[in-house]
Amino acid sequence: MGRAPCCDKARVKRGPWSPEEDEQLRGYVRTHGIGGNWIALPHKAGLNRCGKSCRLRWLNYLRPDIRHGGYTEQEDRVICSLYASIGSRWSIIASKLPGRTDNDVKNYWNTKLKKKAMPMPMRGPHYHHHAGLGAFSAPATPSGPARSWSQCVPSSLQPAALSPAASGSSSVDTSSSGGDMCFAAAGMYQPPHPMQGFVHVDSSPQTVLAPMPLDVPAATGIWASPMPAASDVGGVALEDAFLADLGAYGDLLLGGFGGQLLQDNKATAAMELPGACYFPNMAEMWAADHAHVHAKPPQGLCNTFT
DNA sequence: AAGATACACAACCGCTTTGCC
DNA sequence: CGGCAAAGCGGTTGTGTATCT
Repeated sequence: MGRAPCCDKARVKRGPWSPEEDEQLRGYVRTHGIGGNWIALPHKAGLNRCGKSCRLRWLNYLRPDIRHGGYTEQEDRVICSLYASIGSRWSIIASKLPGRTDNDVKNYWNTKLKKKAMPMPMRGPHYHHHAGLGAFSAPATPSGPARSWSQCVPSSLQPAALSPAASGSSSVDTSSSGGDMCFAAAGMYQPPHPMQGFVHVDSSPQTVLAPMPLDVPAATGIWASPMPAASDVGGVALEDAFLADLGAYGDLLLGGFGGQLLQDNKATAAMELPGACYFPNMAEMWAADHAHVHAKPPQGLCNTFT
């Protein structure tokens, strides 16, 4: 069983990159470009490395526009807010932070921000219905003292997003060791599909799903909106409308967290009803859930993210 | 001063998605 | 339309460094 390796591990060098290798890769990409084939690149560049390794090294470290460290408060908020709304979709989160890579953001979250976010108190009326970051809870790793959703949060607050598919082999399994989190609310949960807009009203097997009274799905506008011109805020170019949307949604989720963003950015934007969805194949996911839940999907669902 | 422990980050692994034939 | 290869992605591990005892 198992997947064939992408390269001959016995022949290619592994481990940390030397400055010489970095320069070799950088030089090759500078003169020839990536060429659309990472597998062939190391051979062409004279590198004794796996193509995958070259790609990762370039994307996460050697690219000229990469920034390392020095995260601003605003970037922290963006990460926290997005993590709260979409979970560990690091590539998406990183795409909202110019110069940051998914790996970098992920590491930053796991090593610093997560701890920083944990003690955040719950505040604001929204938390009664949609707890935010303050609802971070103890690790729920399979190896550790596992804490289920129901252990972390009253059943009345548990989102229905944990569909059979999502709670099974899906990568959005909140009990994964990497997640290390107990998402104690709909907004905190990594939503695999638009069902995040619903909350359990009962934990019985015949669970009834009640639409959230607030326009939580409006957060989809964050992603659905065309990318506006970037503004430079605190040295970090972030899109005005994006921040506005994030601010509005972040406020909902984080009890004012996003509001600070708004203050920072002085940007305003009306919350939009979802004209599209965040995630790929959401229509299918919705359809899958629709079999279990007798509720109509939001209008305008698409099945692509961008 | 030395060993143990914690932390940060680079890199790897393997699954999923995408594009091409 | 199915199969395959490559790219993308998120979780996990490995390693170097800092701090503590």
